[in-house]
Amino acid sequence: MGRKPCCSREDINRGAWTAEEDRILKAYIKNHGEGRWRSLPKKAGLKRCGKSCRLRWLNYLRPDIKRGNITHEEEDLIIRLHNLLGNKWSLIAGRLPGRTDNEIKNYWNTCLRKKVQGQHQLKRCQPPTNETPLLVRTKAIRCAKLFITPQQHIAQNQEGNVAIEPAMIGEMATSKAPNSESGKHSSFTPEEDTWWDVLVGLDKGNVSPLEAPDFDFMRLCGSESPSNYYTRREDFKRVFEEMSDTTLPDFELELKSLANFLDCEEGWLGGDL
DNA sequence: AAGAGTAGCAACCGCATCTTT
DNA sequence: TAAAGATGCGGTTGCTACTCT
Repeated sequence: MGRKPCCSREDINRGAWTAEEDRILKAYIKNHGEGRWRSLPKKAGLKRCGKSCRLRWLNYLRPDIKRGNITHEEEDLIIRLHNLLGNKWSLIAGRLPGRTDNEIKNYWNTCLRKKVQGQHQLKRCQPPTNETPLLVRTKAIRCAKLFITPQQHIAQNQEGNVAIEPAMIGEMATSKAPNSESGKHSSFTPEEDTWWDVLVGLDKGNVSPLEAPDFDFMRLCGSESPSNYYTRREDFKRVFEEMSDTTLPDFELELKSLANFLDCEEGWLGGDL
């Protein structure tokens, strides 16, 4: 549905922000918090549109913005995450604390794209045959955990059922719109399985949460159906249960885990970037 | 010294999605 | 349930500083 652009007024400032405008915006947000961007400029006394204020805050004024050059480790991670996620700058930025999606997008467009161009595309291939199912699943768990922030982690209710948000496993849940009766796939068939159905099943508590991380791994491998990888669930459950005994690792550690994980997977998840 | 070309980055814009009424 | 409003995202633009000739 269409709507008028929010910045159509003639009497608003455009272009670079002045130090005074920054000061006013920072002071207002400090007192009133983020949000309500559309009404913020008027209340704060700024001749800017709400979108401009939001962008300025998120990309520049936020106190947790990390200044300085992108480190080699960050660059490496950006490349790998971009290979996994594509131009999902906000998702990539979410894995780089203190960095904004705009900054990463700019960095990619100016520096990294050329670097990566001409090199091999991400290979979507099967795990090597010398991998035991147990090892494959252990890696899958590590990978899936990375995409589940501590805040999003599985929350169990009193009955032991699991509430799971689609965002918990990246964006894979949105790869297919919900168009089926929820929870009908407590067992999977190659013809019927979809990521959405699987997640709906999880949401309804019809599928064990222990299975969830496996699905992200399967997505990364380009699998059309979870069933193809779903033959050794007992092994997988056991490994996941063991790992679940420990608390979620530090966020930075998770990032390094992904990097190490992908480093180990030369030729599998597209290690030759 | 000056003009052209280029790189880097902040900011804008349009659209999609989510939320509210 | 539909419409309107609010927010978020990704592509693009345009300004500035720097380098080259």
